[in-house]
Amino acid sequence: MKRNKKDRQSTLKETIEAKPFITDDALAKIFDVSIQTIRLDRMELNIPELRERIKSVATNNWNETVKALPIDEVIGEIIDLELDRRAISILDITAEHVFSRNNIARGHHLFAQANSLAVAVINDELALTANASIKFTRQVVEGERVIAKASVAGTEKTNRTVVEVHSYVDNETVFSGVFAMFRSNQEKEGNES
Amino acid sequence: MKRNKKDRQSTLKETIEAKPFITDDALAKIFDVSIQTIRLDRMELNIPELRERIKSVATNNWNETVKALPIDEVIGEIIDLELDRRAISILDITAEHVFSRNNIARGHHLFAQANSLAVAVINDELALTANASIKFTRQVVEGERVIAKASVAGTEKTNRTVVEVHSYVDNETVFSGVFAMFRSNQEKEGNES
DNA sequence: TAAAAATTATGACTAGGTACTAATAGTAAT
DNA sequence: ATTACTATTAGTACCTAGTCATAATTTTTA
Repeated sequence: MKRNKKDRQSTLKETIEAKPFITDDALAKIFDVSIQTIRLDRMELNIPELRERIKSVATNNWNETVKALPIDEVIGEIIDLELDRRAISILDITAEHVFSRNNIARGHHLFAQANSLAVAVINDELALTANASIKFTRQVVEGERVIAKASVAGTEKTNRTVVEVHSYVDNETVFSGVFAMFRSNQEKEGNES
Repeated sequence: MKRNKKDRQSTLKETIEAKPFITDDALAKIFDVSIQTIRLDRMELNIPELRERIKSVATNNWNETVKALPIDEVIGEIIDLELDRRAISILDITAEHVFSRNNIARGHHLFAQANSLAVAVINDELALTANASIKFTRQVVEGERVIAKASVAGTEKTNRTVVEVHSYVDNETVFSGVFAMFRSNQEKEGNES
């Protein structure tokens, strides 16, 4: 089944991620295109050749000793902040954020970035996430820079503030979430210690 | 370091076992013999060529992780796991997990525990979170032990598996979430023409 | 319809081999 | 000394799964 380029490329990516031991030739047959098209696709998607993929699978598990990866302060860097209105942060995805097997960023890092941004945008000493509805729209891989933009959508009846966060890589949405934040004081009055 | 054949071959075997990513060329230089000698040696010792060695390292580890994620990629400690059915993990909240101001655990740690448990319970080589709906029902403070219980709720139309996770402190619910997990290994064939 | 994008084709080259043949060097036995 | 044998080295053709560059063709879009 011939599909368009974008469609094919995203499926291709998934196919290779799911089955990294497949050759270009086999892929060409699956997608019913020439082997050159597959290679162009790989080039555009920055997917290395078969042998490199095999090698990376092998080496990743080879250094199994160096894997602990704690999640201390994986919040990203806040580069813009207007309290109770909006905030922006950047998180560069590095090796410590991804699954060793496929280089895809683990969901909780994207969540952590968004969630901590939602906390930061609240002009209050005590802001906690009450609940959230989130969506991972596209996988993020090592080397990509995730830009999270939070905007305060409004306040619910109870002392909850709703914050919408959208995260992008190259203007493409990778994550979005709506966070209902619990806050102790309303608005900007509370500044006791 | 020229030695006799037997000596060289046993050392060769050890060398390759210790460092399977070495080429015949490099081995020839190490043992100060020709590349053909190395190849004869490999043949006699039934040692496959470099690429096959790499591949076998890769597939070995791949198979290890087919059934479940490596435990150290899970946030919290998994104490019970029945693939595609349920899983339980424990996370002790320490100083590194809390806001310094109020000792309340940061949301993303609870999320990370639940999310990685949802990934681990999936009986697939590649499981990713597609979206999630989560709720923080009670604050967790330093010193408390969070027990997360995941149960596979079922599979949606597309290759998504729904996992419900409830986290408790002393039988009190502190977090709950429904995770829609994307899984790769559904063998979607039939892409003809 | 012309321009742009996507695809396919082609050739030259590479790494890291296999498989095979042949030549050479050293040693041991007769 | 000749023969037999082992170990080593050399060289060729071929293989897979690619890269890189260029060009031609097809398809899509403005």
